[in-house]
Amino acid sequence: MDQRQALAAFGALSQETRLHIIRMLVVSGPDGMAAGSIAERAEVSPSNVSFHLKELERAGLITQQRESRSIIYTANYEALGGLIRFLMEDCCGGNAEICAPAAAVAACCAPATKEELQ
Amino acid sequence: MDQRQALAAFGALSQETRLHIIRMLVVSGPDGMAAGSIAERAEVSPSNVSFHLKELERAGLITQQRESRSIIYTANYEALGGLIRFLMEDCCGGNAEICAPAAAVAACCAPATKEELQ
DNA sequence: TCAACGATTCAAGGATTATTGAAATATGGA
DNA sequence: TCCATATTTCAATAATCCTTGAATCGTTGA
Repeated sequence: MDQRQALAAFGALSQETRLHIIRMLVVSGPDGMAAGSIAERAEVSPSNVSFHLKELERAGLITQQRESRSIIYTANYEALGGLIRFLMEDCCGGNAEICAPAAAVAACCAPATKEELQ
Repeated sequence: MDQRQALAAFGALSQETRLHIIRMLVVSGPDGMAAGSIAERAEVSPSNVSFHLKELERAGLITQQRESRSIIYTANYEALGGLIRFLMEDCCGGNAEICAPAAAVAACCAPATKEELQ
């Protein structure tokens, strides 16, 4: 994730509807969600959700794939992880004071990485 | 850090000049930098830097404090850490797949938090 | 008090982004 | 083929954001 991508990602996440969409897609995992379901649960019009989905895709945070009549959108976990990493490393310079709370979260949710601490 | 603050912070970081300013302020630490120095190093006009500094302050990412004729801006480490935490917890749901790369960074830059893993 | 310095505020403009509803596209089934 | 479904695209409008330069404000030292 370079600065260009990070700027786009921050812009994409700075809008309420889009942040809501990302959260839903993260929760729904690899199965993703159809555009219509997203629109329904986010309570926005089809054309409006399409606009925001395009924006999220342009930022690399989600991907799409047609499944019969529906278009399924899926969160790009790699990009989201990359953004967190960008924020910690490139933006905050790996500063311990800033990263500490993140490390605490990481300890809780990603036990697999404990090995990397040896 | 609640969603309202996170949205503002994402918006603040989605602009090249502002991202540049944050990086400089993180590096300069508690000493911070005067508005004039920031403008000079970011190569933008005084009024323009003032506009962006106000935006960053509104988002809670920096604080200001007058020092004689200068106004010194300082990065708010707590807010930056809070944003990373928001991204990991609230937005990404603590999903291990997403948080893994962050945990790897945390392992390198914040050894003090190792204790929290016991 | 006055001039100079460091910075902000303001108004105007240009540029980008968001919302809306109508029209167009693609797919699947009768 | 024709219709219904799922979604996108388009054009128009509204809203927000960025940039610029001139004017203003607060501080310091002569």
